[in-house]
Amino acid sequence: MSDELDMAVPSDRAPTLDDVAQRAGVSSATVSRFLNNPKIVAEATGERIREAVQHVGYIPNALAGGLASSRSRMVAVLIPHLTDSIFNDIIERMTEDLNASGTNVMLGLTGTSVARTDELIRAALARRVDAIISTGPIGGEMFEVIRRSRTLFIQIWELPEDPPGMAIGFSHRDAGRDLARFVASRGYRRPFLVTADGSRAKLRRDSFIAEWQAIGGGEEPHGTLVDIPSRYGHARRAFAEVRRLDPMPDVVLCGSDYLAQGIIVEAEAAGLTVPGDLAVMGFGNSRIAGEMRPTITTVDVDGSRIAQEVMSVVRRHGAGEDIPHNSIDVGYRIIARESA
Amino acid sequence: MSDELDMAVPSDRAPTLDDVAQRAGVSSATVSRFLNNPKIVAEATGERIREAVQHVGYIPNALAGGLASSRSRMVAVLIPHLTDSIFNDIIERMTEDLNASGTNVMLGLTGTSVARTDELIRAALARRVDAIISTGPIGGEMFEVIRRSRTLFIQIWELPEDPPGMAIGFSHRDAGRDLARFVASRGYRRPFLVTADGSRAKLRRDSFIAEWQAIGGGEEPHGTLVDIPSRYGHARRAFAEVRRLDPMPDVVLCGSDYLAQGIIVEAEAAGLTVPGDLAVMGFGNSRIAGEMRPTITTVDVDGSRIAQEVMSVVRRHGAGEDIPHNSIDVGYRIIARESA
DNA sequence: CTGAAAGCGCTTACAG
DNA sequence: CTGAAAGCGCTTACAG
Repeated sequence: MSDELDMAVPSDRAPTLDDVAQRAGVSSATVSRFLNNPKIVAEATGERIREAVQHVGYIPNALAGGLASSRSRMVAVLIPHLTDSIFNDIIERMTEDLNASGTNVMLGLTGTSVARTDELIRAALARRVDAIISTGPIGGEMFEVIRRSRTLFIQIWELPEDPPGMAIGFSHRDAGRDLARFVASRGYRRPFLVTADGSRAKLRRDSFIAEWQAIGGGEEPHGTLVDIPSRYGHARRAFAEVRRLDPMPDVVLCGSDYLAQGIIVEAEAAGLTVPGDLAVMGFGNSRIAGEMRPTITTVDVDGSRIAQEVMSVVRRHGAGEDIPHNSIDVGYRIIARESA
Repeated sequence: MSDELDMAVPSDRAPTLDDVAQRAGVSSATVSRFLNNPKIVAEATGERIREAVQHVGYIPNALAGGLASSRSRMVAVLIPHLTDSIFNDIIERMTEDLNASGTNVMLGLTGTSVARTDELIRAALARRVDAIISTGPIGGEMFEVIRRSRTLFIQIWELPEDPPGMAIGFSHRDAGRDLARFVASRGYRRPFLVTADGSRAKLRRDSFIAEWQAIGGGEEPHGTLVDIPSRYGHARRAFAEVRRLDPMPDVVLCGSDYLAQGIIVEAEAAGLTVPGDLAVMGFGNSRIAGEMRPTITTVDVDGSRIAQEVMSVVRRHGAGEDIPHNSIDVGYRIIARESA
């Protein structure tokens, strides 16, 4: 008899819920219920199902499950790059959280291209993800697309004027302004800005310059633009520009701690001391900022707070709660360390 | 009339293929064909469909599509960590390639846990991914699970004895051996090994030690174990151990270039010169290895070759080709730079 | 080149 | 606590 049941599961196709049900002697509906919520099934029945799952080597088809339930248990995460990314800590935290609760992550690499970002958003929507977590600017026509899909859309790291969904981040305009004040208060007179390519970094730069001039910092600061991902290759070029200036800048403000690290290494290799001959500031308070020698003066953004708020919103949305389209300002603070 | 058609698309649910078909005046089968392969549909028909898609704001349901076609157009990528990962370049390359060909990436973070890896593999199989690209060891019972699923399974970065699928990597045993020979040939006598937690790194370490003793390098090398992700925090502790030894080691071999970078920064902060007072070697030839000051002597592994081979296998498998369960050895080579 | 229809493998009211 | 059945939104032989 048991042998006959075995024969009911041909080996040339993946076992289905029905195969499990047949072996367990219940309906596929009951198996489905047990798999999704064991408590609502009688204990003895559950035991038989468990055995059957094991026996036939059942692996649920999440495509079918998602289609039927219209919950994909998948969240899209869109970031520019993987290497030396200021977002790695946040993404890592969220991914682990998500995985722990049975949700998988679709990773999208946008670069700095709005077109690629839009394409990835469309791909995510096609997969009917439960949420999209995005770090970059999106095309104007996407606002309507996102809105109509009713998909939870969360922008992190910045606070756009009129976001199509949630935004969890901080004001880059304010950060640029405060950076200018900080630099001035430390007595530096000739700042040099190494700005990573990207709308936010440029926002900070412009705001820095405006404030610098407003508080009488003097002439317009020098600066340069570098691609992301950002490290030594760019740092070397940027440092060369710094050196070429006469008088040389006395402080370099970088778009990321990785860039700052690169500038420090370059400066020291050139025989300069940091911050004695040249001060350097980072951005983001990545793990390395506190561990480099010298430790890096930077702007701390509470990544774990962002990750936590994102997860909270995703969870509440998953529980059916209506998420208002508001913003959460997690702020930032300048951390003075050795490098500036 | 046209208004009547508009009414056929209620705004309280996402538009389906049928909505598009209705507006275009064709069957949903034709719309499906057009979307998946425009050439097989008459041009005029295609034009009408294009307009209809636009008009109703259609976004295909990839869950339904995947279920019907049993091709999810999704590939799972499993790595230990995101931060300072030796795999970032490879993953970034593959992700961009995949995205360009309409395939999305499911990202899984395994840490060094086999249990988490196995769980992520099951999740990937549940999503009926077209392939799983994995970087770590897997549980023994997974071999059968993977085999029975007939899913393309590709292990990268190493060459296991009896892989459950494809393997594209190199021999860590050989690398450890060659490292020992290299270090000896450079005249170093007191190596110190900073081994990242993980089976491969340990394989290299053991092989290094065996060879070191075989060629009469002398006593057993000192060493320490660090967690991944690996940088300054660990480097600091490791460097402290190095300093404490008397006589002090003359070369430190690190499990990654990031670790090597950390050791170099620590050593220089302590007033030592690299490689004069202490030589340092990395592993992996990450971008930073050639850009640090001093540049880092390391073991180059051709990541773009690995990415390329993976993509080739994935594509061929997607085209219906039968992939043999063999291995591709991409080799490695030691690159002598300034740090050792 | 196109349509009618079966089928992919689940979930979930509905009923008991 | 459990089952029968409809339905999720596509794809794809089959037929014309």
